[in-house]
Amino acid sequence: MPKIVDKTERRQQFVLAALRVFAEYGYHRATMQAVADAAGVSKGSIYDYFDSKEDLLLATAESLLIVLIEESMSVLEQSPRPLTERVEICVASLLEGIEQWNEVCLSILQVWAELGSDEDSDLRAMMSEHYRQSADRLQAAFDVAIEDGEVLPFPTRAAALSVLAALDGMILQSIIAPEEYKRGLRSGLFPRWCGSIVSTAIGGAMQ
Amino acid sequence: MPKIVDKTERRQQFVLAALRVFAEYGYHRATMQAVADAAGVSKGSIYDYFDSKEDLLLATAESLLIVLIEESMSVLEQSPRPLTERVEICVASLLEGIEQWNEVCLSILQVWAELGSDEDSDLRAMMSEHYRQSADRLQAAFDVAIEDGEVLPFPTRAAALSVLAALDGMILQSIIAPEEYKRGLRSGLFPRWCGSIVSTAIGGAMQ
Amino acid sequence: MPKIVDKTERRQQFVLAALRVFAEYGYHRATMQAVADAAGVSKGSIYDYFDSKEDLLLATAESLLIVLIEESMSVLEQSPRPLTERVEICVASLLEGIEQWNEVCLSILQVWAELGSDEDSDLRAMMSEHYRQSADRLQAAFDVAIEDGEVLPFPTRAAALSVLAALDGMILQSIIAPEEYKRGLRSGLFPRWCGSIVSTAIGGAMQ
Amino acid sequence: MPKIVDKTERRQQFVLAALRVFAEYGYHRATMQAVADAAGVSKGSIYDYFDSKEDLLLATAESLLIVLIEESMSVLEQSPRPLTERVEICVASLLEGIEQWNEVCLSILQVWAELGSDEDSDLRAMMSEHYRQSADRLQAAFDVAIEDGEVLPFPTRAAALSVLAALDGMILQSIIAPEEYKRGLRSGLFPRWCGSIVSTAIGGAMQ
DNA sequence: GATGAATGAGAATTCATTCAT
DNA sequence: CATGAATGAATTCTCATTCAT
Repeated sequence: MPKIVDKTERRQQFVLAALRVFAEYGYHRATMQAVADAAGVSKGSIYDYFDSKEDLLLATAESLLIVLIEESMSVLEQSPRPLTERVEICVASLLEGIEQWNEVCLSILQVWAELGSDEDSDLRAMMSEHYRQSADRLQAAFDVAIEDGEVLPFPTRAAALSVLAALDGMILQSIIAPEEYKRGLRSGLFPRWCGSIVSTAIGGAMQ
Repeated sequence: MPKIVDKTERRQQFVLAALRVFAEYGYHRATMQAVADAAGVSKGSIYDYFDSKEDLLLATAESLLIVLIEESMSVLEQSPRPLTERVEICVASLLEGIEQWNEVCLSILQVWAELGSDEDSDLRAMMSEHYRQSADRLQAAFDVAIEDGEVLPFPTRAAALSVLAALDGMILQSIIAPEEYKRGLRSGLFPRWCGSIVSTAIGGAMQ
Repeated sequence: MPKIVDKTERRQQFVLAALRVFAEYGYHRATMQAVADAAGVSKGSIYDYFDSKEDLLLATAESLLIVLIEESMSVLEQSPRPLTERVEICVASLLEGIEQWNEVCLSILQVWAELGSDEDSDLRAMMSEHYRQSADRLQAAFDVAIEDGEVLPFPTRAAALSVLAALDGMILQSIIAPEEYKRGLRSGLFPRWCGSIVSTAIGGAMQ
Repeated sequence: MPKIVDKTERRQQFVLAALRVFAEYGYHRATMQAVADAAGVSKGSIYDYFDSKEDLLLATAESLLIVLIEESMSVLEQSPRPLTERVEICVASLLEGIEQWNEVCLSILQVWAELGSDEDSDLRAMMSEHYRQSADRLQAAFDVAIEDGEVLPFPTRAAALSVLAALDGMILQSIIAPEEYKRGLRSGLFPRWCGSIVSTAIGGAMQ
């Protein structure tokens, strides 16, 4: 009997390798050989676990999102603080993630770029689903706070999407202008501003 | 007298073609042939005006930034309204630009993706310079308002970078989640929130 | 006592599987995996019984010829009818075989194609030997009839080879133009014509 | 302006090269590189004239059939001799073609092999059409002779298909058993036998 | 200046074969 | 004995770039 291999675990190994390689070279310049080298196996083996380079990107992208989003979102949902503070902490947590997972950010940019020129793909479907989920979770946190009477009503979806856009914008800035990004980071303004979305949105809703 | 062709004008033709093609297929999948077709000339001719595909991307990227940023920034600088309002108008102007120049947004994403995996290139230098300039102009508007006594002092660079990040985030959202983007857009929350950066930053600065 | 497996029998299982797979996909497009699947075993096991894919083809080819030729030839040799009639019956028997063993015909075509581009191989040796034997047996039937005074002398080798060619031609036609093949089949002309080789050959010999 | 190239002529050059290479190595073992080498150009150039390896095979196959069949058929149609003799001459002409165009025969076998495992392809459509045409022309020669009162009526389609099968069988024999083939050839029996299809078929029709 | 035929360096992918378990 | 994970050579096809006309 041959070596028993946990297919899922093995896939994860490749995803990790792909993450590094896609981050370093970009998706298109990255070769399957480079991924194989990074994973310490031969080219052919990748195809035992993924149908194609694109499939590998898909799997990688999914991992990426989880790494990057899960932590921040669970902070938002589980913290006992007031809403605004929780948003601030959530954002701060993502900023930490950016610091820590630079490769993930680089890779996620590659995935975004793929989405731009690909109308109907598994990749787009998956990314859309994740985007929707993130928006849902953020919105849910807002909705709950409203229901609990913690804050006045406001357009929660729009607020969620605004924050999401700003967060992705920070990921982007960390890549395309890392020096500026770090400068801005130190001021601590960004999380506070994200927290302020609540009062801004309420203010608008009351007019 | 030979046909006088304005080199610069001719380049612009190619840049326009490249813009469309890069937006449709993505930079890497776009072929020089496709760009030539879109420009209505032969492949070889492109090389009379650009050194390489990358050089074409560089030129395209530069055009992109100008189209997308110039309008909004000049609105910010030239409007006689109060600062917060001007920021709102500026942001609103960019959102209109996103609507109008979808191809530009798609192409700019391709440029961003290239930056991710390219440490030292002309592209990066150019993009950095433009990013810095945009931040400078935004910051200058803030600084002037402070100097004029219109608003209390606040960390203007950080504020500028926050808004810039949020703006790029919106460009991104318009591509990776266009449906959600449109939903959020209608609420009008986003420009207002961007305007609120001023008071948020001031609030933080006074503590 | 370990499980006793008849190596020969086991080989035959693989040959049967290979027959089906080669017929469906063609020799080159057929993968060892597909053969293994068809045989209900693992890829590796095939190599316990065959040295290589080519070796498997060799074994398959040999089986093929036996299936297809043996029946017809023994009809020719064992029937008590007059020579011409026996040839007709022999041919008719092969036509039935074609009907029945479509996969065999498809596979044999694959073997023929291999022979075309392979000067010195076991495959060619084996096929030559079988071709020679078939010609020998057909010729022997003719020679015996001449010796017995049943028919006048004629060039028996040439006659045998003509009939053999025509038979292979029918196998071919059944594959490359199955509709036409069936049309021609119904007329019953073909076996009769093959039978007529005897009188044609005698007629030529008497001039 | 670049070199003006006659696309059709250039294609023919590649077809000729492919013919040689397919004949020598077999379709599947032949590499595009080898074809390019044989044509004295680079790999990439082939793709300026053919979509794929399969497309090249298609073009090659079509050329093949024309070379091999056209001559024999026009002999059949244009000779002023009696029908049986004309059939004999036609067959003899093809046998000469086999001698002369050995590479064509080898390649045609490769095409036949492809047909075996490919239900619906351009290749099959093209081959079917050619097969039908050949049968039509042979049959037409028979029909005309009947109409002219030269011979009594007989099932002309079946006769045409029988002869066609036998001819292809000879092509096959020339490849898979070349020594035997040459032996049989010398006797001159084969063309005569093919000519005898007419009387055999008439004999059957009168019963 | 413009053209597009030709080039050839790659890259993704496949699959026969091996061999550790 | 059987298995199937791993290998890596081989192959098709692409496309940026060049250059003769």
